[in-house]
Amino acid sequence: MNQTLDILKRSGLSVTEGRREILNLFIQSEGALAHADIESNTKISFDRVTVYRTLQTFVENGIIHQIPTTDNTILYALCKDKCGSGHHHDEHVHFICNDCEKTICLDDVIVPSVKFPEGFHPLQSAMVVKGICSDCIKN
Amino acid sequence: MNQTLDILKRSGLSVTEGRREILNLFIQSEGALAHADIESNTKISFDRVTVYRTLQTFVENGIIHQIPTTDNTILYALCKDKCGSGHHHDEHVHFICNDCEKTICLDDVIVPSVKFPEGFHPLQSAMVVKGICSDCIKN
DNA sequence: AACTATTTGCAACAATATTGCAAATATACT
DNA sequence: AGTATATTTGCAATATTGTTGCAAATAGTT
Ligand SMILES: [Mn+2]
Ligand SMILES: [Mn+2]
Ligand SMILES: [Zn+2]
Ligand SMILES: [Zn+2]
Repeated sequence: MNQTLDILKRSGLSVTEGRREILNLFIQSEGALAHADIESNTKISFDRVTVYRTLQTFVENGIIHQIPTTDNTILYALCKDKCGSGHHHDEHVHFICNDCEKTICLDDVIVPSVKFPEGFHPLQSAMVVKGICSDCIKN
Repeated sequence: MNQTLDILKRSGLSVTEGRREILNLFIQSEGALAHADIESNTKISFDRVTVYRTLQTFVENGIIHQIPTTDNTILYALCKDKCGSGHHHDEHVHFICNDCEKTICLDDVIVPSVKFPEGFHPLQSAMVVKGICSDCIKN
């Protein structure tokens, strides 16, 4: 049984063409994807609404996670850890390359914990770093 | 000379009613502001377009900085350090309260540096933490 | 194969963002 | 203070992005 099917079944989601293709896109893709990337990169064209709903479903089921940006988009990337419904625990650093514009999950770079002032109770942390990625530094 | 005027002049920006009022809003406001907050909280109502352009100008001149989010909004907050044109250096942690929904600049909590894999050259880091803020923890 | 629960596409709508251009305003200069 | 010049603003038109209800289509179940 292939990976795509595997992931969908494990989450108890019914297997549809849209979910299969979108999930595949994430599996094959190196970097994170925005809604717009998905719309333009799927062979079969799905309705925009389906893409929105599929992404939402995947996030809710711990299949993909969101990456915050400062440009009115949300990026999504495959969860590699064993995230479940509502339980995301991929607190890794995300790297945005200024050159190739790719956003990469640095799965092995854990977001460090910091000391907060009295009274602040942190629950989830996100860290996004901009710079030059390892591919682009060569050129 | 008041603070608002001071900031605008120091950046070499011409002083207009829109810029004065929007900058004032930032100075008075506790937390970060989204575009929508600005539209609804300014007494005199400016065109949406003016708000967009004003925010952009302020960011470019190091008057305000952006805070990434995962909900298709960009938050903006006053720069407290001496940022200039294109040179932002407010690498502090941002705290989003799940309760009161405010986003607070923790100016004294510096984003820690992390060790990146070979070839990755970080330039700017952002860290956003969700949780319960010091005001809300009391209730 | 038939039944049921879920998902999809469509349509309509709402919200958000971008651009060109002429009118209004701010600053610089005399 | 008055005029010239540079900058900013509002408007209109357009584009992009996101949401909702509902009927048709499809997937899982028996
Ligand atoms: Mn990631
Ligand atoms: Mn800040
Ligand atoms: Zn790169
Ligand atoms: Zn709070």
